[in-house]
Order: sequence, then C-alpha cells, then structure tokens
Amino acid sequence: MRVLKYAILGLLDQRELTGYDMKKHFEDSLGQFWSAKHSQIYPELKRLTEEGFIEFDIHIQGKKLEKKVYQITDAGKRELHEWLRKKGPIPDTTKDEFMLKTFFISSMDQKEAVGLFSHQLQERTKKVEMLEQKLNILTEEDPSAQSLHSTQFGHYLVLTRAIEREKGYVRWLQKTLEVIDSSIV
Amino acid sequence: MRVLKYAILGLLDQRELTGYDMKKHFEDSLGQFWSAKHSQIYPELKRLTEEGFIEFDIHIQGKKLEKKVYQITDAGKRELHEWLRKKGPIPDTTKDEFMLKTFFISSMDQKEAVGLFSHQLQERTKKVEMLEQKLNILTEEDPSAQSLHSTQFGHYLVLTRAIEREKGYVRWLQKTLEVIDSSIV
DNA sequence: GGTCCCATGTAAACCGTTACATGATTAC
DNA sequence: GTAATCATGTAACGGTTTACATGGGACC
Repeated sequence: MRVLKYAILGLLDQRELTGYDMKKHFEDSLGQFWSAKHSQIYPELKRLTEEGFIEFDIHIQGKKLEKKVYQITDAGKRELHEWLRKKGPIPDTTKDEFMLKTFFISSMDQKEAVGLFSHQLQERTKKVEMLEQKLNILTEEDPSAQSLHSTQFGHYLVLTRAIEREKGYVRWLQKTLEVIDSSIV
Repeated sequence: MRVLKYAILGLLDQRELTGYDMKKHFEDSLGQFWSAKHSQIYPELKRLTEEGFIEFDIHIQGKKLEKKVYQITDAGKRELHEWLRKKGPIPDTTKDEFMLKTFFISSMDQKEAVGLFSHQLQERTKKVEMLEQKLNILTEEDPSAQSLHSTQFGHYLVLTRAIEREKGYVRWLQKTLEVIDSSIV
C-alpha cells in the first residue's frame, strides 16, 4: 500500500524538507497517527526520486556537511492528489496490545487487573496533558490554526483528534476500574 | 515482541481450540484490537508447540478430516501470565491512514475534504451500529457478562471500548465537518 | 575537548499480507 | 451435485524495527 510514500509526498507538498526534517515531523504531532524510522525514510526517498515524484538539491551546512533538500514534482503532486481523493474502507482491526490483555481479563486475578488498569490510566492521563500542551502552543503561536484556510489546520485537527481519542480512553478506563475495584472477591 | 504468541496463549487459557477456531475469534469482537490471518497462525502454532507452550490432540471429524485441537501447557500458562502482568509503555503512534490524509487537508480543496469526511462519517456510523448489535446479542445471551467474574467480561469490555472509540471518532468527524462545511470559499 | 544534535546511509531480522495449494464436511 | 464452510499448510513479497556504521556542526 506504501502509505509512507504518501506521507512523504504530503509533507513535501507543504514545504521542501530533508529526510531528517521528515523524521522530526514523525516524532511530533503527526506521529500520533503515522510514523517511520530514518532507516525506512531514506530508502523511500531514493525510490521516490527514481520514480520521478520528488527531486533534491544539495545544500551545504557549515564547511562540508551535505544535506539533500527534497521538493515534490508535478508528477508527485498528481500522485498525492489521487491518494487524497480515494475513499478507502475503514480498517477492521486497530491493534492495541492493552485491549488484547483486557480481552483476557478472566485469566488475571483482581489485584493484577487493578494494577494493569491503574497504570494504563496514569500513562494515558499524562499523554492527554502532553497533547493539550502542544495544542496550547499551536493556538498561541497561530490563533488562526482553527480555521479551514490556515496552513496549520491539519496540524490542529490531528491534535484535537488525538486529545479526544485519549480522553475517551481515559473515561473508559476510569469507568472500568470502578467496576473492577468495586467487585468484592 | 511476538504479540500473536500471547494472543494464542490467552485464547487457549480459556478453552481448547483449533487454529481455525482462533481465526474465527480474530474475525469477531477480538478482531477490533488484534487479528492475524491463518497463514500467520499455523506457523506460530507449530513454533509454540516446539517451544512447549502448547500441545495438541488430533480429533477426527466425520470419516477422515483430522483437526489439531490445541491446549495450553503449564509452561504456556506461566509465559502468558508474565506477559499479562507486564506494564508496558503506551505506543507513541497508532497508525490511521485517514488521519494522515486529514493532516494534509490544506492540500485538498473544500469539496474534496467534505467528500472524504462525509464518507468516513458514514462508514464509522455503520460500524457503531454493527458493534452495538454485537453487544446486544452478548448481553441478551449472557446478562452476567457485565460483571468481573463472568467468563464473558473480557468480551464485554472489548465491545464497549470499541463502541466508545467509534462514537468518539463519529463526534469528532461531525464537529469537523461542520467547520469545513460552514467555511465559505 | 566533550556532548548533544544534525545528517545519511545499509543490513539483518521480524512481522504481516497475498497468493498458491489441497482436501473434507455440511446443508440445500 | 454443488456451494459454503471447515480445516491446514507453504511461498513470496512487502513493510517495519533494530542494529550496524559514519561523520559534521553547534554549544559549553
């Protein structure tokens, strides 16, 4: 399916970037919904260049450090738009190891289950706080990010979606913990 | 990380199963959070048998059809419990191709965005209905499923989590569609 | 001079999907 | 009899992670 291909084309449709810059994007907000290691990015950049969807210029940083700054080509833009328009089916499975453990809750004793759920609740709560901080920074730096015509609108949507996803998880964890906790052995 | 290994051990800790039975579980409620094709299941069963975590008996169906009915061993139970107790970090990324497209919304025109979001809303709404039907069947067949000591509690939790996950997605899609739709070009 | 970050690559191993392949049983 | 489902396997391919490998720049 080569989703990474489209992730790269999409990023380059916004501005020119090095492979290293892309890696940074995958570690930031975008990383909530897609990411790749540099060991996957660099070969994909090579392939996309060979296919004519992207091109690069070499920039010199300091004295000798060569970096490849990539741009999207017209063919690349056509390829990107074809993917953007395509209405795919929603996936049957969204893998979640914690929910797999939850499915096997009858193999745990009550104390183990409480420990597991409490820990998950803690981690997810921390994540909500981290994401809300990111959203605050974004809306302070660019208050127009919330409107469709801002270049930051995608960034804003991804953050709000991630926050609500995590908050929903937290609410469900709290509700479930109450049921587990109040069931006397 | 071999999560499939633990998925199989967890299923076998509930009752003895064939590889084919496991495949069916991955197509049912459990499949909301974990799944595998039969081409991945059968080699994993072979490996787990060699490692001594599971064993099988051959049952004859009808005249000649041989099926391998697997059971978990004591070593397998220890292995399963070690995994169940372990409090892993939550993943940084949950891959979602639709949200990747959303991040690139500034590369779309308004009409394209509305089409994409409407379609996603439709699909997710259908999924909520499907999941609610499954939950209804479960609670009608076994009203005790909602309590910790039911063997169906894991099943119940997975379904309620999946429903709330999809409902949260639907609410966010509706809210976002309104913003997109009301932004006059 | 040292540490952290910038910057790019390859190789091996692992995980997962699609395709190839076969045959029995059940229900109509 | 025939279609759907039960039942099990392998092979090839593609995507992803971990590890190996190297070197420059910026800041203290």
